[in-house]
Amino acid sequence: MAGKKQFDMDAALDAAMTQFWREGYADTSLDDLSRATGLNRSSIYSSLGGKDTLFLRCLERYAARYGEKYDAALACAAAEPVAALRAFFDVTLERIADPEVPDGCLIAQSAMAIPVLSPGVAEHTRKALGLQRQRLRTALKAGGRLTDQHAEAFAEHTVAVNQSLAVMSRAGASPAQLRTIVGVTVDALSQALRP
Amino acid sequence: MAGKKQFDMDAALDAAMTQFWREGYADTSLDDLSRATGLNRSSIYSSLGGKDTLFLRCLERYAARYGEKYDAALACAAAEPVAALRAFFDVTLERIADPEVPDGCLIAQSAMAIPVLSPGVAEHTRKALGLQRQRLRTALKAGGRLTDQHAEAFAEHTVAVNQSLAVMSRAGASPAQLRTIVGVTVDALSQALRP
DNA sequence: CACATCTTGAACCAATCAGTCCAAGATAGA
DNA sequence: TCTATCTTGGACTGATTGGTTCAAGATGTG
Repeated sequence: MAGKKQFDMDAALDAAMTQFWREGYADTSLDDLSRATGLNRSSIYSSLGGKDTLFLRCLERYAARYGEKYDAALACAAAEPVAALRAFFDVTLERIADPEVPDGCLIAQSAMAIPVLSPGVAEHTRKALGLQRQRLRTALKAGGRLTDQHAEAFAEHTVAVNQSLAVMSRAGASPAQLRTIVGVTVDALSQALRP
Repeated sequence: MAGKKQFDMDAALDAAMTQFWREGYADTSLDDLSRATGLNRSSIYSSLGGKDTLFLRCLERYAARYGEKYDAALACAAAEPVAALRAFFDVTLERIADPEVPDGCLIAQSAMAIPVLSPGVAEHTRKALGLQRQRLRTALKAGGRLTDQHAEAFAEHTVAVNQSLAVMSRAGASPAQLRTIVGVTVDALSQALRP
């Protein structure tokens, strides 16, 4: 089984990403990755890089895939800020509800592990959260119906609440409980937009 | 150096708790614990139990220590619900600001690791979050100024936001940013209490 | 058919993991 | 002072960690 590319790189990266996502960096061994991707240890090393490099790639993959969805959800923010915020949270809630994919969140998992992660991975994690904040900031300012200060505050708060869903889902919170959590934030924005 | 108790058990437990808190279960080795507590491996095993048992003890210690503070903060909830909620968050914010102690939160760290934790530890983590929820639920219902439904929702939301502070502090959020996050929640409660 | 190219599985490495054991030595009571 | 008791530190185990190397073999091209 050789001569040319033997495996589906995308599928392998997805499998590795899912493994890291479910068990975190520290609890994922090269054997786990080998089992998950179906690739040999040496194949992982030669075509995906070491554990650290592979993790970084998975982080990028994760941020790109869901970042796109978050952007799409916020597209209508200028016209319908409350609906946009709801859609934003729905991206996360649907991901958590998806049985094909672990609950929690790869970014949140990485953030919690920052003190023991390599500087490069730590920096990348911080940057991903910063991007999320920026996304929300520009979206909430777009309509011009919130003061800059309010928009900033809601952006900061929303990033945090979004991360909290990862923690709570890991602890077994039901979809209804998660919806309650974001509901308070959505209602608060709704209130803030009243004349 | 033997014959009777040779070391300060409380100090050792504190040191172990701090180590788990900073680096998590997976990234903490017995050598780390030995170094942190100043105790030998065999002493840890014989007087603190194995790694799993010790972690459980640290979890209980953590929950007890800060649970007390959360209770105290919520004591005035019936009379001053908004002040109580602010005080509740202040417990967490002060803990994070305390340089003597790691940022993040041992419960949040454990929750994120639930899929790879022993069933006993996982259950204990879930129970700790449930207790926190119960604390907030009864406190918010105490004044009778919120509907039961509102109180439940705010309790759920507050537990989550409180956990989010652990994630965000790990990612390098400033005290000001953390205060912004909880500010939105406090304001929302304030709004909900208006006639 | 034959060659060059690439992947693969397995073996190997030093380091580290959690856990166990025991002789050495310090203490307390007699 | 003598002895029973208990803690201690170090040595040790077998398993696993991330990382590396390499011969065997499958493939596409000539």
